[in-house]
Amino acid sequence: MRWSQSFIPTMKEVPSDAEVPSHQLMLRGGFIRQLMAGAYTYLPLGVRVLKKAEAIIRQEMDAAGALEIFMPALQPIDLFERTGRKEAFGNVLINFNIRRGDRTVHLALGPTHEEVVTDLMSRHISSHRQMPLTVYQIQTKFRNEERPRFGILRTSEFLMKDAYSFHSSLESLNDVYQKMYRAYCRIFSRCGLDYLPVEAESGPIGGDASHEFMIPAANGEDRIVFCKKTNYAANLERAETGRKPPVIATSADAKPVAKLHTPNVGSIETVCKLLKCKPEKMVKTLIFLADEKPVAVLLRGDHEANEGKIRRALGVKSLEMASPETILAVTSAPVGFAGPVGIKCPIFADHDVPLVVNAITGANEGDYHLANVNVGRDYPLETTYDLRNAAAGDPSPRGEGTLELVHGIEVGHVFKLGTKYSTSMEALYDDETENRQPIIMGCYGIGVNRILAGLAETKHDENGLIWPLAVAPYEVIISVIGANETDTLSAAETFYGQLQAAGVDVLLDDRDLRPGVKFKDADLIGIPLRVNFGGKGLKEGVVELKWRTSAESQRVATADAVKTVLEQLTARRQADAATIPQ
RNA sequence: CGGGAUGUAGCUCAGCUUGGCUAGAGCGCCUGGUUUGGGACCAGGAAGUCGCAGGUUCAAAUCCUGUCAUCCCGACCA
Repeated sequence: MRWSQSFIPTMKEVPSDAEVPSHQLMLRGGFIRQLMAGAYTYLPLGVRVLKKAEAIIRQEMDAAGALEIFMPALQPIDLFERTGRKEAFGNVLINFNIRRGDRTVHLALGPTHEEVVTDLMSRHISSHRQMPLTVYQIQTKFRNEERPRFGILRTSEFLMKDAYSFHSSLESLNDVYQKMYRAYCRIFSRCGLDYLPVEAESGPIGGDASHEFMIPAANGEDRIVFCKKTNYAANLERAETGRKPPVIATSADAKPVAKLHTPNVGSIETVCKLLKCKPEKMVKTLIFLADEKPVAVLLRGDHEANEGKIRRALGVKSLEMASPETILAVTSAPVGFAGPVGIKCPIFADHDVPLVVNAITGANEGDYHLANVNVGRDYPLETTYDLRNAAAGDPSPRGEGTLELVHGIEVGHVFKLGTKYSTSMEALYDDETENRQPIIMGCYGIGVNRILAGLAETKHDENGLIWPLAVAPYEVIISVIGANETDTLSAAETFYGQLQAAGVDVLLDDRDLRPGVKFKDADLIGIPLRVNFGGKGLKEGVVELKWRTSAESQRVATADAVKTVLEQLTARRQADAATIPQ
């Protein structure tokens, strides 16, 4: 492609609406343009990267035995009513009525395709002999995001590769799950992403039934913990800690309890400000309704409650924050002044709570807090639990090492669904004993746009984007210096034609601009290998090769240029391939 | 949905507090010339219903009310 014939609108200045690097650089490099909040047009460069990522996904999915299909984005609403997900999705599900003759048809735009694919397979599969079967598609999904964010990262309309597998046994599901997991590792690795598979909330099946593939990035929306030493990695909701219940005893340093007047000061933050203390000196008391009964959950002031852990620790089905009325009944105080001392409900404390000596807590009385509260003396406690989100510095659950906390971009998710959809949609098969059984399912998603966002977010420098060779919009850019000289330009065109003939994705910057502008643009759009063609080099019979990732350029005799470029591209591809897991 | 910010030329922004000539600058764009190895220079030019609607006023980009849009923080996110 010749730059002069293409549509690559680069920008020198940073658009004011873009905050995060990936958004700024993709805008500045002419990869995307915004239509409205959460909807972007992909310009030629953006489309090329998307297509390359898609091609990698297709290759790996095909190799893993999945079959490509293509399902409608338009779906009848009753499918979602049957699985209860119309309710579950709520406002996120884009749905509307249309007129068809004298009828009204209620449609949804697919936020995902479990219902459609289960419906499809329920009609097709009748015997265990027809399984396992895995299908996938790459298709646009629609979700009415309450808050689209960070450019391309969180949009209302996005490209997703979604795969679904169908099984007559858990062993078969586990087998395909492993194949998909491996395919995902290969896909993200081939795309040049530094990814981290993390344990995620596993839903109905439990165990290791769900993994998310995360790109550690400062602007990621998810939080993940990992341990370098033991390779433990999990998302924050799921992450265990290696903490143990401490010895519960009143400290020898316990001071007498003091009652402090804290008018209208009910949050940890404001109490700390008023009393000039740190949140870790406080114990916060959260009142929940666990299976309809009020309980108090104690956490150190700077920690975050984890409702999943609390639910499991208490062995209850439902858990919700208590209403102000319940809090008043249990604590005799309005919201913000709850404490363990004298509270009228069972207490469950996190492991770190008994370790806070002379803690500050609510006084169970409006506008008052207590100082120097100590376990044993002031409130009873038999044991402690892991009730909070993991934090940086916690011990790894695998016995050694400590956890680190980083932000991440979720680019993929593999999930053992079980029979959730097959049961509600009556997708049944006959097993070996002629009994009807619900089909066991797995689902596996990849956010294709997020591969671009993740790369742009993590692979750039002050000059612009740095695409890995495998997904770069073009592998090579020829920056013609002195493109207004006919001889130079025609020599460059010959070189360009030779690279094209050799199967290289090459962009010819034939614009009649000053060299500086062209170099800046080439760096901005992040083409891996640049060839400076013309100028002083050409007079001496050489061209310059410069990799985007290296500071120096190499001078190569013009006659050897094609051969050298091909050799270096091959070498780079091989080096990249060496890092891909089997 | 709660909190905060912004809307003036394709892009970045000034002007608004204290209303008053024909609404400005830089970049980009067009014409001509000089330049040509990391976002050149000179001269000339085109380009804006000041987000939209209503109000106050002799007079509104500027003040008031409403509304829409975008961004950020939070809540939400199979």
